[in-house]
Amino acid sequence: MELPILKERDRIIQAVSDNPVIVVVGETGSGKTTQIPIFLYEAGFAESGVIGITEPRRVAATSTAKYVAGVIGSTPGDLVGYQVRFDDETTVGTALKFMTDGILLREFQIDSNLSRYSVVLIDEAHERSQNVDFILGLLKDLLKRRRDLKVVVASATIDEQKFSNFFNRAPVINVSGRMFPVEVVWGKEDVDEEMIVEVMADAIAEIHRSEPEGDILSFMTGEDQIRRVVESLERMKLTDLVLVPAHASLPWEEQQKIFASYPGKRKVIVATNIAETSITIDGIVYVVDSGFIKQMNFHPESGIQSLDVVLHSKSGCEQRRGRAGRTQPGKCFRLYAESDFRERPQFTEPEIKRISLAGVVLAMKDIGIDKVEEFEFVDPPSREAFHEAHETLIALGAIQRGSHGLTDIGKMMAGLPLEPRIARMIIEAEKHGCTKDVATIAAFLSGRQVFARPKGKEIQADRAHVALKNPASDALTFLRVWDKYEDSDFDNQWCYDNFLNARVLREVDDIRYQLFNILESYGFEPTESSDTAVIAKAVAMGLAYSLLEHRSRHSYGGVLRQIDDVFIHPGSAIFGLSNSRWIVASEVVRTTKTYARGCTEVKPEWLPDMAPQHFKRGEPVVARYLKGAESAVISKAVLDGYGHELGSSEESVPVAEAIAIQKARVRDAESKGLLKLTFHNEASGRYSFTASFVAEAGGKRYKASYHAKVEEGVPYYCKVVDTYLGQTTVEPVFQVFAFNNPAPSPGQPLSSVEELAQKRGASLGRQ
DNA sequence: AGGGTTTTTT
Repeated sequence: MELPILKERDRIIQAVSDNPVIVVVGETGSGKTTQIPIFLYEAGFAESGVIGITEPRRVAATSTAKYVAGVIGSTPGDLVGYQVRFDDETTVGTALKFMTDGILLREFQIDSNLSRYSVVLIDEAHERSQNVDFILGLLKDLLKRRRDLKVVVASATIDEQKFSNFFNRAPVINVSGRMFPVEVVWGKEDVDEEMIVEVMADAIAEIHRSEPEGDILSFMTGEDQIRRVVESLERMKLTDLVLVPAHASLPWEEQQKIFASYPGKRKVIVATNIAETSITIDGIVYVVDSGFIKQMNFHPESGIQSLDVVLHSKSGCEQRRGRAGRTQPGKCFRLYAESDFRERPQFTEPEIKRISLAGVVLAMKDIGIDKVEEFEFVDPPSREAFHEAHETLIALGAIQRGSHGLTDIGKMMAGLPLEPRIARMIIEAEKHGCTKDVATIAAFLSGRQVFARPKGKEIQADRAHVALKNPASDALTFLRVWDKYEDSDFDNQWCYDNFLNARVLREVDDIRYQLFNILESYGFEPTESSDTAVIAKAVAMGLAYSLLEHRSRHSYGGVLRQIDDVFIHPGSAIFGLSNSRWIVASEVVRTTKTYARGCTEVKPEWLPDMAPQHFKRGEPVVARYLKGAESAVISKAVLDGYGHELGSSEESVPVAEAIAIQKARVRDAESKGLLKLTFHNEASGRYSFTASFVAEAGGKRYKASYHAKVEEGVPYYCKVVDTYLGQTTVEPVFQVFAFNNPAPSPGQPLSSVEELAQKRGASLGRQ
């Protein structure tokens, strides 16, 4: 059977020649992904530049590139190339470039005119990923500057009119697919979330008993529901049935079972939405749709995310239905009533409206778009979302309040393929000599879940994990896991024995090296620190906006944002172990409760740097000095908004500096009329085991307060707390140190990250 | 106190 799209060849070429933008609509199987690039190449569109094709997933980009290379008679990397993260198979001669949409976004950051390209094709635009929506907005803006650029938006038959209208009523070309009919069977009544597991299991059993052969694909919301459906079906002891769960956190071997064929048996795949878009399973004849989906949402007012079970949209349910009928006519059993379906929203809310915009706004500003609220999106995010993005970027120091452009820190952050908060940690790490450590942590934080807890082996897994966990920090835990992984010589068996996901660790390795390379281009030295507190502080600086303070029992609340009743996630290394008053979290996600994940304890002395509007450092005071030493220890109190002391930080300074600090304090004490007193110990009459410290000055006698700690023969500045029956009680305020070794060398200024930022800014000069 | 849909990035 000839691909239906071949009949449309001339129309498509003509439309692209005549219009800046066209929308091509066709179901999977229409061949649009592979054929349109070939048409455009054959029609000569590669003569004036590269034809770029974006895909939402790496496998799609690489496999279509390989297929098209074969058709054209090229090898991948030559005329037809592809680029995905960690894998660039393109050359100067590449005319057709397949890539993930993330790569095209990065190219916008390097050259906002996309000058190399003559045509850009955005595939799977209907998925409405964050990247696609951002790219479509950028392309609309770019078309004002580049009249010669051609844009093709390829989508399933979902919201083609929306795309067409967005690009000034661009022509829409429909390409029929090669779908077989899929009959819909409606449920009798609506089923709630509680009952859906039993209803699903019963429906699958019934199909198995009464329908002709053919595999079944069932859509549920998550791992737990999938497990319960599988268990329920196992209890029914049906014959000739193979049950295969399908979700992302499954180990690789388990995932392979999804694609295996089981001759003589009926395969039943119970899946999350992974089977709706990411993986395609051949030979599905029956789809059973619960009608529910788990969806991540973002709440800009609080900065928390929520993972919600919601009714799936009409277009999403249609997508599920389409998973049957790819090889023969199929049936789709919907476990909800037709009347319920009609009331559902037409489309799933695009991702750009359900995430923090901080990363998108950072990228926009890096590209040179200052008035971000005026940027044209297909579906514009809310004002609150833009406000949250701004506040987050201000808190991170990427932009300054009241100004449009990026700071030097912001420019460096934009160059790192990380979320803004995670990128900020690395900039902080540069100041404290731990870039390698924090880049490693960043790689873990930006990857998937490393700690595996296979079902039935939870206890063994937890036991293995305990040995790796740092009770104060998930970030430091990651560092420990990395060290041990290196010690094992990157051994898969070691990962398996310790219940760690080896694929994730290999990806962490790749991300690490990518980050190291970028940092090298910034002129950052690769540094490591043995001081875990320094590393943890860099992490905390990036996450400062999500600072949480202990409120009651196990719950925490936001300091800088309105968040209440946050609990440490049971999977966190600090769960059940921390009694820290402050913590930071890499994520706050509401599921059954609001959970903080990726937690690190915060020391009070970090607070003034993390949230200067809420916490201050007191004046420095001399805390300790050893006679003859070249340096002294000074301490600064950490104060909250009411001036209450929350803790203190200490640092070592040259004696000359300590002398200056003490002199200033003495001047202040004298101006306030404090008394300078030297005490001696006097055993008190009847109770010889208690001691009291007394001092005489100006013919008067003073007694140190009962709890005061004083040393004999050392002068203290004191304040009067009580006078009773002629006896004056005083409270020592500070000790006066006798410095006998004025040091000659003044303090050395610390290396400044701003200097390095300027260096990078200079070498970044945009063309 | 007790547990997360999915994808992607110079």
